[in-house]
Amino acid sequence: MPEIAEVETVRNTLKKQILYKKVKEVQVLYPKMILSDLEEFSTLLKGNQFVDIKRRGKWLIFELEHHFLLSHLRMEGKFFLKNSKEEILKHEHVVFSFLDGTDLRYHDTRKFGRMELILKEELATHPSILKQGFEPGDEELTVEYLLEKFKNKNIAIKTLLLDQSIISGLGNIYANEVLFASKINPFKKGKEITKKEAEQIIKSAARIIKRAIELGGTTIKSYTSSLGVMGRFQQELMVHKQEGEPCKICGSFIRNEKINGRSTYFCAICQK
DNA sequence: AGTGCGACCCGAACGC
DNA sequence: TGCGTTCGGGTCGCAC
Repeated sequence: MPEIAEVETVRNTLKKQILYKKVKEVQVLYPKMILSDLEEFSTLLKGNQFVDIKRRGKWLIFELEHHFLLSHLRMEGKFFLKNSKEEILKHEHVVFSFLDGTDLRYHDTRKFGRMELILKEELATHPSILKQGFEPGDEELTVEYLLEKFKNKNIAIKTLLLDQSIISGLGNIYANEVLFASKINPFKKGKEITKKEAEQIIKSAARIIKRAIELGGTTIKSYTSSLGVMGRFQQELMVHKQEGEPCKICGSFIRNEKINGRSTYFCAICQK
């Protein structure tokens, strides 16, 4: 599942691969993936070029001359650079062919990812972009901000960490890791989170995301960066997918319980 | 307003 | 060459 660190890795990789290449042709093999008008999508991209790639939370923002192409990878979306001659695979749903004989191909086994082409001035008011909260490492992500967001919340802190309008970019992997590092029980309600705990969340999230980006993200079954390189943060996971393994701090078994339908990995001893 | 949950997808894992 | 069922997971939209 690409989260902020994985999306950042994809962004960095693609920036080295596709900037300033002229788009010759666009093929959309699964139309539902494109939220914009399909005809317009292809027409506007043809002859255009990507001049930069930005990111907001888990959203990739490809910059064109007068437009932005928004792309959300959801769970299994990946971009690959290939030779145009290679046969198009079953799960390659959008193909951008460049004049130089290469393709940027969007691959998504579960077809959950979405793309949308918007005018540059529409970015600031785009609902999905607009709702994003501050990111781990942002100066504005303060204790006061978090406590205000957690105030009166009767839902589990784990669920709140997945809320993109509070902290932008965390998914299941890093939400689990941040709570372990912060020694907070994932079932604890938002309104019960103390100042000290909010401080821990801020520090842990910044440190973990920074480290994960350095290591190229985490590779969980479905995810490889566009180069196909394995994210090495996998080796530093403390609780995520570690069910039944001994806690690296206290040795008791890591548990997996559902919170709001999502697998939640934690150490019941370390996370009181 | 806050909260919960089904839908969207389909390969993998599971049950028999 | 086993086959049918369940599961998972980010986000949205809807129900309450």
